[in-house]
Amino acid sequence: MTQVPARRIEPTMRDVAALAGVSIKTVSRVINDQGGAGADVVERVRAAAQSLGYRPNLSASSLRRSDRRSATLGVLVEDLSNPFDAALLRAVEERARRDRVLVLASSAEDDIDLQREQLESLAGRRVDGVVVMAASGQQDDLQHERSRGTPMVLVDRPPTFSDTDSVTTTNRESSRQAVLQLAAYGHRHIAFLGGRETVWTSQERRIGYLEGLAQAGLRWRDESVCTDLKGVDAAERAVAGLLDLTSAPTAIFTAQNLITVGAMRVLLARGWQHRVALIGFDDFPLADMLDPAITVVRQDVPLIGRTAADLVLSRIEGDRSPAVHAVVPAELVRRGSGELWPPSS
Amino acid sequence: MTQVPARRIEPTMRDVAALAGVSIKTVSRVINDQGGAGADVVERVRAAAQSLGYRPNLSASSLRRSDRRSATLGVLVEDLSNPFDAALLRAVEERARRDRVLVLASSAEDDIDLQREQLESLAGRRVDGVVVMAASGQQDDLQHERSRGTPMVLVDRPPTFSDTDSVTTTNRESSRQAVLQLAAYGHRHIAFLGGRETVWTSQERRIGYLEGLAQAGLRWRDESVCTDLKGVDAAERAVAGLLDLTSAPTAIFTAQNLITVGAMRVLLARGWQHRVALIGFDDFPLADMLDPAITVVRQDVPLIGRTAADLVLSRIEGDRSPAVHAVVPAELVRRGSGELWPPSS
DNA sequence: GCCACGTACGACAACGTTGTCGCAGGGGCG
DNA sequence: CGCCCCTGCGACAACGTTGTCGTACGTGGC
Repeated sequence: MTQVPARRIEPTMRDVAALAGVSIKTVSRVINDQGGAGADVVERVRAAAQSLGYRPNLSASSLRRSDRRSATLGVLVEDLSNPFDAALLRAVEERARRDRVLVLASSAEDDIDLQREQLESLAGRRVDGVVVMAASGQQDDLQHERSRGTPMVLVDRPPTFSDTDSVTTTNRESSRQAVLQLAAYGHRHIAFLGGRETVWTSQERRIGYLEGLAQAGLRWRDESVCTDLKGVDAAERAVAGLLDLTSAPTAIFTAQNLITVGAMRVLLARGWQHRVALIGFDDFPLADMLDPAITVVRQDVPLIGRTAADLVLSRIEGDRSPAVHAVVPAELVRRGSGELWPPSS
Repeated sequence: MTQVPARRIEPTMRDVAALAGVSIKTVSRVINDQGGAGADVVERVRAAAQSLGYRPNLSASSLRRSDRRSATLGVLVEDLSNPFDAALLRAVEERARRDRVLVLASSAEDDIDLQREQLESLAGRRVDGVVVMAASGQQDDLQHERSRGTPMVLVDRPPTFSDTDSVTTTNRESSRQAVLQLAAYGHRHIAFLGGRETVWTSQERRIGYLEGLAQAGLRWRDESVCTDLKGVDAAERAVAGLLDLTSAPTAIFTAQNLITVGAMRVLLARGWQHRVALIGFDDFPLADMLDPAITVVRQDVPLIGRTAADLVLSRIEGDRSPAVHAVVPAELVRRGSGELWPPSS
């Protein structure tokens, strides 16, 4: 039977000091390994702390300390249950742990009001810095927080204001590369399906697509570019519409993983999965187990997270060098669906 | 150009008080909406706080406050990038937000030493409570923390000590149900593939499998029960071994999603995916897009998370009623792979 | 006109910790 | 033997906030 006390009572330095027969300050010195205490005293204090189960109160410590560190980082993403966001959080956490820093995680659901609220919450807890996946729309709140001196790194989407670090991936270049590969396989009619246009990455990937078309000398067809798709359903409808065209595309580039899934679903339903080539931006679990396995542009999420954490932690350490805009290369993972030739006509 | 100050300087109540020409205590009253301040004074203080960009310091507040709340919850899972863990975190966060509570997230990697360390870190920040997915092995550290009065809820795996809430799913019952369904489809040789036996859920699901066999009047075959599989590779080898048996099983029950994936991979490689029935425990993304779509036992992760958060938050509010062991029902999602008949012999 | 009472505020201490300073004692050096 | 410095420790204040209590003042009843 676990004996659970009615109220949680944490021993303080005062208690440890009393038991060890020394002053509070001496306890502080021992706990923080500051030296200036005799070996016997250190021993006594350690024993007293141990026997009382003393644990330093980090809130009080950070309040009094001159550097004001809370050893806590805020991570503000769109949706913690999204695999990308989760992997990012994990990578930040792992890097932060090295510095004994913990992570306050929250979802802003791509809503700037909620984002502001969460940002306030984090600031109220005096986090040492924040890693933010900016919600689409005005970044005034982020800029405001930043202008107060809060170390901040934007991930996935860059800041629209200056003096702030960011970590993004090669959205445009990799999209172009995907399109060029489709063109190299002989496709002359390549469709584009993109997500919400308010999101920076959607725009970048669309531009990359257009650049790829241009570079391959292919003409741009209005009816083959579907933007601002929200959710799997919209993607499915769009793909169905494309395939029903009298001159249907022979290849599809999807700019987001949910859209890729929607496209694949429609192709499977029609039995055209080996007839229409498909490359998607962003990897997803089991993409390699479908038939055909899906060729994707894969972001290096762990590296993105680690880089972001590195940046914010070094800013916290006082690094005042100019803002860094790190770009982590994405990789084209060829699995089959992007290596289909167009039907011989 | 964003003007970023060299050092972060947050205004305090003292500053607000000076600007508004009132005492610090009055500022405190206004900020906390405690009343006892004249309308004009409230107005002046609000204006002063606004113009200075004042934000209350929650650390200082929680230090001084009588209830000692930090409005922060710890969530300690195995791996934040695992979809199950991420969904759980998300659900807890969403529920916590209602109470203006933030979530400190950390991964213990199923390592009790790391778990202890993270638990210490959380305790040092004086979180109001913790939601823990217990690492396998001795739960001494958890029990110790619990015995100090920290509100705690275990998720996914129950406590081995008393007086502590938990939220789990119907591991045994749902496993049995899966096996019974396979039997109902005429399968008389059903194999089992399970994960690490140190993990409670693995054991429960194995027991459920055995119960199902017994209930269906099927005999247990030693060579068809593979336990303690670590990772996808091990699962693949085990499945390959099973299928090579002279009397190979006609149906497989996999007790964990990675194992399900491994099994499916082998079946696909051999082209037997329509010949051997498969039911997996735990849903995974795209399970419905494979051919055949995978029948799974799906846990209601959001509900598990919400329930856990509800419990820990009510304990924090002072609920001292006996420990609750909530069991959230899992659901058999029939998609095809579990509804295959054995080859007519 | 007196007292009782309620309201609006401020002074002060305290939460648990750390930075500053000061003091006692010992040892080295001239 | 006197001086200084170094080491080991403690007293005290302060971080930003809130709980307690006191005080001034206005209001109402007799």
